Amino acid sequence: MSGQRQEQAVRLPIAPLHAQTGLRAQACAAIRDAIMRMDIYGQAEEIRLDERQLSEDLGVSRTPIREALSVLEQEGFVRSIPRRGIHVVRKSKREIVDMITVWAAIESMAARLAATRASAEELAALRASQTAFADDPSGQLSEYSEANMAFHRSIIAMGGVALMTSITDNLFIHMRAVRAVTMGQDNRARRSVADHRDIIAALEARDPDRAARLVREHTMGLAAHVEKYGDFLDAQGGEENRRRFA
Amino acid sequence: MSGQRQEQAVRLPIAPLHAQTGLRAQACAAIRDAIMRMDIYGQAEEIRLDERQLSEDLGVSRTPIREALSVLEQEGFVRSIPRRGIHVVRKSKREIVDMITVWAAIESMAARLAATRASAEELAALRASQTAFADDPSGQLSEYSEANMAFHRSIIAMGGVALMTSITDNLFIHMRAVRAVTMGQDNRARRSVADHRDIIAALEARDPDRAARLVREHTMGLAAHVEKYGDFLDAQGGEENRRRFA
DNA sequence: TTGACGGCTCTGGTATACAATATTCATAAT
DNA sequence: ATTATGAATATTGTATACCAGAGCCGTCAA
Repeated sequence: MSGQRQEQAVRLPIAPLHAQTGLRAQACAAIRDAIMRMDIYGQAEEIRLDERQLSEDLGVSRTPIREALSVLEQEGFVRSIPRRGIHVVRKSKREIVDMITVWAAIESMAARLAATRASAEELAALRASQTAFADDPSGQLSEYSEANMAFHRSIIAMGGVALMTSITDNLFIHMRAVRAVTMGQDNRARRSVADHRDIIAALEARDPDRAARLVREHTMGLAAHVEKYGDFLDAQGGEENRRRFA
Repeated sequence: MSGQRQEQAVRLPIAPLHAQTGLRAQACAAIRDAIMRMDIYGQAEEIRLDERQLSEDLGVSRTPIREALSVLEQEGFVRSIPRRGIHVVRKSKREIVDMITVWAAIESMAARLAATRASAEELAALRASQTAFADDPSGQLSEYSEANMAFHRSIIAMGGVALMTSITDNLFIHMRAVRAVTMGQDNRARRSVADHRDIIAALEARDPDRAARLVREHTMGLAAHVEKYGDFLDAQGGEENRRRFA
C-alpha cells in the first residue's frame, strides 16, 4: 500500500468525484442524452453526427468520442457507415413494434415472477403510485406518461431479474419519442388506467397466469396501436433514406 | 518481463488478420471468438487481456483493439476496470439463470406469434430437423446440442421479430459454456426431445397459448436445473474476485 | 527484523498525426 | 447544354506518442 498513516481517519464527506469514470463513459452519456433530447422524428432528413464537431463541443479528443460512438452504435442509437458518416438512427414502425413486442414478452414474464416473488410492501407501493390518477387522466397526460413508465418499470423490477431491467431500460429510451404521441390517441391513457388496475389486482391475488396475460395483452395492445397509427414513423425522410442508401 | 503480476496476461491463440472490412469489426469478432473458445470456467483465476499483447498478436494498433473491446464490454464479454486491466467476465450462476429467464420470456412470446404466423413449410422443416434424433440422444450429445440450439433459434426466428433473434443470439453465446455441461445431466437431453415434440405439436395445432406455455416451461426447466446444479459457476475463482474487487 | 516510504515500471487513457476513401465541385469535351 | 472526369476536400480509419494512475519492490529507519 502507499504511504497512508493508520491514525489518519478523516474522510472527506464527498469522495466519489466523477473523475474515476473515464471520458468514454461521460462522452457516451452526453451523446446519448443529446440524441434523446432531439426530436428525431420531427426532422425531415437524416441527422448526421460529426466526430470532430463532437470532440470540439465536448472538449475532448476524437478517441473517446469514437469509443463512445462504438457503444452507442451497439446500443442501436447511431449507425456508422464506413467513410459515409455516423447517423442517428430513425426507428421504423416495424422496429418500434418489434421493440414493444420484446418489451411485452419480458414484462409479461416479469409479472409472472412478481406474482409470487413480490412482497406485500412492493405491491402496496405499486398500487399507491397509480391511485393518484383519476379514471381519466387526459388532463394530465404528461404526468401520467411518466407514471405509466414508472408502473411498467416497477413491475419489471419486481420480477427480480436484473437483466430484464437493463434490456427494457434500453428499449424504453428508444420509445421515448413514440410514447408522448400514442398516449393522447384513442383514449389510450384512460384504458391504460383500467388495465393497470387489473394488473395490480392480479398481482395482489398472486395469480401468475392472469398477471402475465394481462400485462401481455396490455402491452401488445400498444403494439397493435402503433401498427395501426404509427405510419408517421416511416413517413418522414423516407425518400432521402432510400436515395442515400439504396 | 521483470514486473510479474499474479495473473499472467494470456496469449490468445489467434492468427493475425488481414484488413478488408474494417479492422474494428474484425478485431471484435476475433477477440469474441477467442473468448468463446477458451474455457472460462475451467480456469481457476481471472483471465486478463492486455491491449498491447492483443494488438501485437493481431497485427494492428491499439486503437481498433480498444474500440473492439468497448463493444465487447458493452456486450458483456469483458469488463474494463480503469488502470486495473481488462478481464474476461465470468458469469455468475444468478446471471446465467437470469439470462435463461429472459430467453424463456422471449422465446415463449416468439412461439406464441409463430403459432399463428409460421408457414406450414417452416413447421415442416422444424419437425424434420428434430426427427433425426431418437428418443434418447445420449449417444450423440454434441450433435444434439447443436440441433437443440438450432431448434430454439428456429422458433424465435419464426416469431418474425428480428429483435428477438439478435437479443437471444447474444444470450446464447454467453451460455455456450453452460450448455455442454447441463445437457449431459439429469437426462436433460432425453426430456428435451420429448418437450420439443410437444412444442412442435402445439405449433402445428396453431395453439398460441399452449405453444407459449410449453416453451416457457421447457426453458424455465433449464433455469431451475442451473439454479440447482449450477454452483460450479460461482465456485472457481470466487475468492480472487471477492478479494480483488471488494 | 519489520514496516513504511519512495521510486520504478507496467497498464490503460488520451491526444495528435497520418493514411485512405468517398463526395463534390469545377472544368472540359462531346 | 449536358455529362464525364479529375482534383480538391472532407471525413473516417489507423497508428503512434505521451500522460497519469496504480501496484511492486528495494531500501532505510525504528
